[in-house]
Amino acid sequence: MDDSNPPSTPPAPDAVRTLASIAPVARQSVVDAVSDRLRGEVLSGRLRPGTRLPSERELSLALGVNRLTLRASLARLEALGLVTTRHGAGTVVASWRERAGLEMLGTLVRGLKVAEPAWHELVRSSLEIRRILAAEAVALAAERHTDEDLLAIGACAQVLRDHVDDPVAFARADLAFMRAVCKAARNVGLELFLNTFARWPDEHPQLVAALYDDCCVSAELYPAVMDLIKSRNGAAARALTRRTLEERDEAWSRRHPPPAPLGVPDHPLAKTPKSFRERKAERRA
Amino acid sequence: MDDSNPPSTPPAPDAVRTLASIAPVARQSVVDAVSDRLRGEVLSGRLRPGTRLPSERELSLALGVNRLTLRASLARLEALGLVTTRHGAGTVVASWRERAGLEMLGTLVRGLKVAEPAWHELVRSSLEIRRILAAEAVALAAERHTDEDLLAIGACAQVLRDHVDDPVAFARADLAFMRAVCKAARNVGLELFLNTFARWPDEHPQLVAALYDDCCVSAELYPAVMDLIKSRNGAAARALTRRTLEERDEAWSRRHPPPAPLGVPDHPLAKTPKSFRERKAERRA
DNA sequence: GAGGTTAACTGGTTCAACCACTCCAAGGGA
DNA sequence: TCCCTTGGAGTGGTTGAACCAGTTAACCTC
Repeated sequence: MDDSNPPSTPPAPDAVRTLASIAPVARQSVVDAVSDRLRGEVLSGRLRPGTRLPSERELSLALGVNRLTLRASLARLEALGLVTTRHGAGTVVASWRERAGLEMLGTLVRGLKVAEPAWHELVRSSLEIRRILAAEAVALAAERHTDEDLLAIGACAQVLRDHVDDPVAFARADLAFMRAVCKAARNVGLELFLNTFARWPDEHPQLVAALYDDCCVSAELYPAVMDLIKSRNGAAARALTRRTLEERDEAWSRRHPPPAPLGVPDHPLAKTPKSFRERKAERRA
Repeated sequence: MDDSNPPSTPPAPDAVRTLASIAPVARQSVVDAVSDRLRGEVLSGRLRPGTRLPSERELSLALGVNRLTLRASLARLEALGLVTTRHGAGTVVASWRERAGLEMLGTLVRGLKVAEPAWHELVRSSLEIRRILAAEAVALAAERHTDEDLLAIGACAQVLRDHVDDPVAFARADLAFMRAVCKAARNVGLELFLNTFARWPDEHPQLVAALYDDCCVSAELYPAVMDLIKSRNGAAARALTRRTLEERDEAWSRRHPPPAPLGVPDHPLAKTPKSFRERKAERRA
């Protein structure tokens, strides 16, 4: 997994505004490094579900970090549903397909190389999920929105036009638009559902840039969506939104054609970043 | 928030199978206790978004735990999207509506009292989300399933008939059925989506018992769902599944009528039918 | 062999100390 | 006066060692 980690740090201070697109250097805490490493081992399949990890004392020694630091990493992995820990018994690798949440989808995509077959498979899944969320949110919003909701949605649509040149910025605006729609849908679950994607521009900018590469075209869809909401016809809004987005996603697939279909036995997630503190670990040994 | 925490410990050893529904006593680690406490403060609104928490040193002193223990709790809350921490700057309460994931839905429901207006609101959201997931999974499964998928789905449907007397056990079987459908749908995102609900029987048994109180009736729906999948007509499967589940959920709402809408603070004759396993739930508490 | 005991694991918690980062106000320069 | 540098105080991050608590399995007794 190539972890060219996104900043996730606060925006740059205003002093350096002169240089247009300067980004803060990616810093990674020890806990981040260890949990990224272990996460990669699990998601790549090198650590199979059911495998018992070495004891915390052993593993921390092998990784060259303090046991408490390792514990923090393992706690993070457990929160993601990648391992399960039992007092006195040990830590075992869980089956992420059966335990992890939707937020793992972005992480999975990032772990793959662009244009690999598995990458297309996962991106297709992501597009389908996004489509489902959008269609349902628009349908429920059509049935339940108030005039205030329409104003909020309209304001978000206005912002969208200012970002047709930058896919990541457009993605943020699109997500803000969707948030307004979800609020109009009067369903907390939909908002929480959306939150999973709302983190993507920060955490997976490359993926978002690929997904929103047609922003100048799809920007024209939003007025139509607003009309659907105004119509107060939930079923029609659902059907039309679905069909429109299906067309958009098919166009995306045509722009990003999958590589040679089969033959290559190759399996996902080739490489680990590895070697953060390995020198330190070796020094001890 | 009343945290009558579910066990979440491994299933009871087979030695005690004689006593039918014995459950392991609920044990809670210090980290669990602290994070549950803080989570309640955030979700209840007593700690508002933007509020800066006291420093770790102060807070750990106030709570009577070690700073490292508190740190583990805060890390858990950060993974849930309830707080954000910045090195050197402090920890502030985040807006869970804009940060938390779908897994927070169950926690939110559990934090409310049954039959409260807000409780009905959240359960309605949960039912809608479940409906969306089911309709899409069935539709995609209809388009993409193989013969092996049908066998697996049929096996799960068989198991469902054995649990029409216990809502929680029925819920587990229903989720296993849905997992088989999601696998047939060839969409990893749907599986991850489902995982959010798959944890509910363990983490929120009371909520699950309420949602699946009609299991003996809805058990009859599964053969129809299988026929829809076999039809290989995705659009029709989606529409029919949606309509069927809408009817089921409306029946649920009739069985669990919301309390007096407004004006009347509370009046005695409201009374909900309910009370299946409440004795069991009370015994645990 | 069945049952209970014990010892060697495992993870959970605490302590004290130090490192790294952020913030802001006091100070010095223009 | 204004700007900017520069501390220092306070924040979270990491470490080491020690001990508590739960699990497991080998072992011993009967």
